[in-house]
Amino acid sequence: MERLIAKIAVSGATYWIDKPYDYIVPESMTEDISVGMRVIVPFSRGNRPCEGLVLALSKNSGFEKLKCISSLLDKTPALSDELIRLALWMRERFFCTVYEAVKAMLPAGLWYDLSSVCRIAEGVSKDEAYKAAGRSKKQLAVLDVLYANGQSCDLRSVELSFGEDDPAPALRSLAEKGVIIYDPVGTRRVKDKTQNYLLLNVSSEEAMAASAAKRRSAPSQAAVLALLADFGGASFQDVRYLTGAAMQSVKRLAEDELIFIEQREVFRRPEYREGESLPLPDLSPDQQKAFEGILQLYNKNEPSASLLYGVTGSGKTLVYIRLISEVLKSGRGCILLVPEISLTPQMLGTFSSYFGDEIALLHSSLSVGERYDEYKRIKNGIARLVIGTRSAVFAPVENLGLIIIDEEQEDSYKSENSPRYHACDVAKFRCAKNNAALVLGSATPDIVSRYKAQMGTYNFFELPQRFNKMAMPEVKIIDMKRELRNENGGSLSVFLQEELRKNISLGQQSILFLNRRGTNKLVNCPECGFTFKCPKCSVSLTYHGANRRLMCHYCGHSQPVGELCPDCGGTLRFTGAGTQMIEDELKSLFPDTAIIRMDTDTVSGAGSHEAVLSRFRDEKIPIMIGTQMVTKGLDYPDVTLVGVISADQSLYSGDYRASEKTFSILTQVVGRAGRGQLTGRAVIQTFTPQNEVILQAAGQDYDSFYISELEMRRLQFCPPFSDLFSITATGVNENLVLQCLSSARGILHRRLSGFGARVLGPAPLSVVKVNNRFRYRLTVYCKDSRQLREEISGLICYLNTKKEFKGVSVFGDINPVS
DNA sequence: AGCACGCCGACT
DNA sequence: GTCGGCGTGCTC
Repeated sequence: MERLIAKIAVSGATYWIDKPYDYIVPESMTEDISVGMRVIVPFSRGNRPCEGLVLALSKNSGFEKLKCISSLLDKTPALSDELIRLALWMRERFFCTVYEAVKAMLPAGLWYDLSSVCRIAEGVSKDEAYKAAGRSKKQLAVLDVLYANGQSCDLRSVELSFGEDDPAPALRSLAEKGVIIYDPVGTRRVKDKTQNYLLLNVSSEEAMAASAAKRRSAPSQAAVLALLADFGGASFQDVRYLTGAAMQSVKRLAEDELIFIEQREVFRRPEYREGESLPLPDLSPDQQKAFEGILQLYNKNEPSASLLYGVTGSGKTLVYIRLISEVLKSGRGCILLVPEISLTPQMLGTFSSYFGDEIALLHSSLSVGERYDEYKRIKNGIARLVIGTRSAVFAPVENLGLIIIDEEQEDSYKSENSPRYHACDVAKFRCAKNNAALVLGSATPDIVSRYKAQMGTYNFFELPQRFNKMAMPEVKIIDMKRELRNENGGSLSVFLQEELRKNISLGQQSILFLNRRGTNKLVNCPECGFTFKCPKCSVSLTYHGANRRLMCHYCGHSQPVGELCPDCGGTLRFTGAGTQMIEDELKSLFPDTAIIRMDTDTVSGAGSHEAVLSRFRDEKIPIMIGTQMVTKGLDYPDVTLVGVISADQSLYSGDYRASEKTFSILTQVVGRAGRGQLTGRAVIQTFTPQNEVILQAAGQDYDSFYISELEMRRLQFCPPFSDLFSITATGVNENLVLQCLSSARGILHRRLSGFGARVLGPAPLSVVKVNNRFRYRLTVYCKDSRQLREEISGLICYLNTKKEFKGVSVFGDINPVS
């Protein structure tokens, strides 16, 4: 009994039943199937079609009754052995299912939409079919739809034709009687793009001769031939562009066997400014030292991790460029990760001028097609340098030699939904498997990374000086409490106003930074205090000018809004975004000065971010005001003044990383001032001028911030002295959610007694209700270990399956952000 | 989580 | 018979 068994990770499996499932490989597939391919399998009692990934092939199974694989989705493996192992590891590490990990690794263009086509079974006549349906109205209706569509129809259309009614029972009983058959099908969202490529079928001389002969009778054909005689081959698109020839002329030439037409795969490339190609940059002594140190580690051909600490403006990028160049030269591939916000065309231009077509870009603002094609260029080995955001860490780079994570302290490297991975952890795994070097770059390293460097887990390299020895900006801290006492109730202190005035008259540029994330407009009633709350979530609705509606960011709820308060009839007040309010203040102070605003209001959609920045630069607009976006990727020499409207860190309260985030962002903002010839100035406004973090950031003093913050972490038993695990429960029934977590707490206390763990909570999430579901979480403070993760995993599975807590779903996370 | 299964009562 | 509703239990 020789049968081939496939071990398969199934998409339909939830976390607590996720394991390799055994399926029989049908005879017809044994030749084609291999590990890493995706398949469709029937899953669960209903045999509903599910995607699966072949993890292994084997001759035996511990199970008796096995189902068969329905069909193969891939012709070649979608994932390499390395990435399959990574997916398995991710399940264990990030409390996700293997298939969730698989999905995160593949570009959306490679995902399949599963559906079923049902058809009348072979050899069943119309009469027999209707006879079998008997008097059941639904079954008859199903048959009507099928025969109306030529005996087969996709399931969705059947459902659609049933309207409110559910055709499932009728379909099931017809299938049971053998009248109809389901075929699962997978359809890809994006197709491979090809174009017609024209090639000469004769020698150039013959083509020229034929061209001359046709000059009178068929000028288009003659032009095409002449063109091809010159170039040998060209795409139809180019040919049409250059000669104006239509497809008809081309087809005629093909019929005459003068040329032949080939389908060639083409890649949809994202557009970015191509820099002219440049020789490799020279390095400063510090940069050279870091470069050589990391290169030496790389050359050992064993896994290594390095922290590259370089103050803002110290030129980490140049070190990256030299490293990448060396790694590519040695025949291996690289991945460069950047935070979501900093992938500007400007930066891409820099890299493309050194590496040109070797670059593949993976970024969320690419179209699905572009992303998919960049992915293919990586997989084919055409592109060996991947530049991208978080998920680019999964790029199928062959013979990976180097992963660089720029601004490694950024939160955007941690995924907020399942799989809740951190790009850094994934990068470490991949480097270990590939004997590759990992480089974490930062001007304000994560405390944990810096600590690892101190303890020798990471190698440490430092770029202590700004490039070209630019001076650090002069920083002035303004006490906003005093401003209030002096009856200045506005957002701008007298000092900052003066500095702005100075800059305007000198013709220099200024940036104002508002440290706030929500930049949304709110609506309230000034008379009765009424505010609009989302009916399903515990948040206020925000006003969107584009559609003149109130919207909820969490659940998508939207409703129209009038001029008057629905409660008391008073006139509603539309409070502008924070940046807009400051813009208004500035306008009244400097009525003749142009101001540009950068926030979610003014930058939406691809390219607009860059458009705002280039307007600021090219038109030399005196003042720019913005949120976090202004802190990244700005390198404009004429900016000499930076103002922080409010540096207070209460914005991140409740998070043990509040200080770290505040320090990092302030340091970056201050570092933006004076990157040209002129010395910069920075003004930091705060209600807590004695705050140590603000003082340290003002002084660009990372080292003392690190020392004091590390001490704080030690006292609070926070990373790096422990790890945090969250167990989050959500459900419509608030009480049940809380009961579930207090039960969880009891279990943790019992099971983790030997671990030295502390358990906090249940505590509500910052937005406690979303989509009518209440959300609470426990936080476990404990050093990470395999056993601990197993305990937590076991608990999550237990809680999700316990009948008592039906309707509550529970998930886990390791070192969550906020 | 889905989703079938089994059991019930109600309807034509 | 057929259909809808609800509680239970399994997923190779």
